[in-house]
Amino acid sequence: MSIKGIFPIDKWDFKSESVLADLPAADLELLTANKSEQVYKKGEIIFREGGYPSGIFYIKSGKVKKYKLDSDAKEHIIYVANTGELLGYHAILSDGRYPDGAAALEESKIAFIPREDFLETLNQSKLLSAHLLKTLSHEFAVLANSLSMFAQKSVRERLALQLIVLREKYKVNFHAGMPVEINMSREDLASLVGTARENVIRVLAEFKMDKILETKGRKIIVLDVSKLIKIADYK
Amino acid sequence: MSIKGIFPIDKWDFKSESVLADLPAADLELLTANKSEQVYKKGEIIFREGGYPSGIFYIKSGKVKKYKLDSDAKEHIIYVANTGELLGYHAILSDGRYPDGAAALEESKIAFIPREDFLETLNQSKLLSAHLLKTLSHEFAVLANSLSMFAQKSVRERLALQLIVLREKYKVNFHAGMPVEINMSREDLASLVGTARENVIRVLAEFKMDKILETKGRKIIVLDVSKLIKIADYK
DNA sequence: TTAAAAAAGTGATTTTTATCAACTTTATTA
DNA sequence: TAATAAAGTTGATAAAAATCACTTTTTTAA
Repeated sequence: MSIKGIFPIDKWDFKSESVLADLPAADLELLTANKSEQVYKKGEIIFREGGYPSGIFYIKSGKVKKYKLDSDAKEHIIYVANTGELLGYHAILSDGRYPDGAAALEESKIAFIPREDFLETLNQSKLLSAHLLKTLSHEFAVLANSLSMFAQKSVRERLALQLIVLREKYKVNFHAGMPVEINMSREDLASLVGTARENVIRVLAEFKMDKILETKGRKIIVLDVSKLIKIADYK
Repeated sequence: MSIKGIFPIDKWDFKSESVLADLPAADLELLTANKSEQVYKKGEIIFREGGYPSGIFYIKSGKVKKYKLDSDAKEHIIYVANTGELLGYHAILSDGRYPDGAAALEESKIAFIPREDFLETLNQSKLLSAHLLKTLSHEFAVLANSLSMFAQKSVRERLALQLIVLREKYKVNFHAGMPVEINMSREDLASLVGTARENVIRVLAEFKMDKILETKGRKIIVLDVSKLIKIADYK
């Protein structure tokens, strides 16, 4: 049984992959005419919050964290983008600066598409425009969910929820019953959950006691998603 | 001096007014061909989270809270929409259900535009589509800011911030130095700040002591925005 | 391979926030 | 306008989360 039957994963995932999916060949050619490709090492910054956007990015492989820094330079991760997702289009569409920064969570291959090509294709292609409207509206729903989660759920519940979502993102060649290894530092996990590193570690220890997961070095192996779903949904 | 010089109010405001602004007369006619108008009393529900959207709404006058309910039916207000703003387009654009509910915060006159007219106009008008893309991207930035605020700021800081934002929304015939009356129940304020009613009341009492504001019954009169800005921005 | 550095983990303590149980003031309406 | 209801307020207490100081383990790279 897929997780979709027991957990609304769509509510927590941007689905920006669908922006370029089934775009006509002509549109795709126009869009990618001047694309370039680059490999970002773990931790490398792709763009910074507040910077002026020179184009959009497509994750060919790897994972990227989107984050904001507070006045003390403390990081808050607002989203983990996976292979196939698009980055950096908000700033161009709103004609402003990047609302958040992006950095590679692991070695990632990322294509860059210049601003002009993106805007030109958008101008030509009704479908691209429609896809973006759909994706952006869905993103609204995801962020609204995240917002309520922060306003109303405890650290324990938020961690459980993020582990469910991360487990989906860290699946590779998955088939039912297979364990999934989440490879993320406690620091990053804390900044995704919105708490201190120590609290994440303590709740993870609880989850270990309850046989919900185990750890191998930094890696977190989720053994029982259904328990996480119970914790995330109910008090 | 306007608040814009000392506080980035744009970061906290959706600006959906601009969606219909400077739309050609022809587009506007097509859009509003079958519009209807209704007055909602204070507290009346305009649409419910999870419902299927039958159209979009335009606030001709009044204020509307957009909110989500948790599993205990506790409300979390994610945004306060003001006169001139548009409601309910996310659900139609994403081809899904309403991601949040909407209810009148005060008596409000609201126009309804059927789904088909909205989609038809969107299909005809590149400008409408561009405006929506711009507004939705900006909304992303606003929600990302709200998210970080919840993740990183204390109740005191969050309340200060919301009071600054609400003060802008409750301005009527404003000119410099004039006091602004925020007319919102402590319950709603608490659900906007993401805390318990009692905590809001206690922090408001502190702010009163510091001559930052005064209260007249339920009304909150902000006397010193600059102090609120200091509290919201710094630790 | 092994130091050094970085990250993970633990325990004690403080601070913040939530909850509970009153009581008071303000608004509503019979 | 009086009574009733609803909303606001206060204080005490409990619970959750943050912070600090430190040890242990893991990772990195010389």
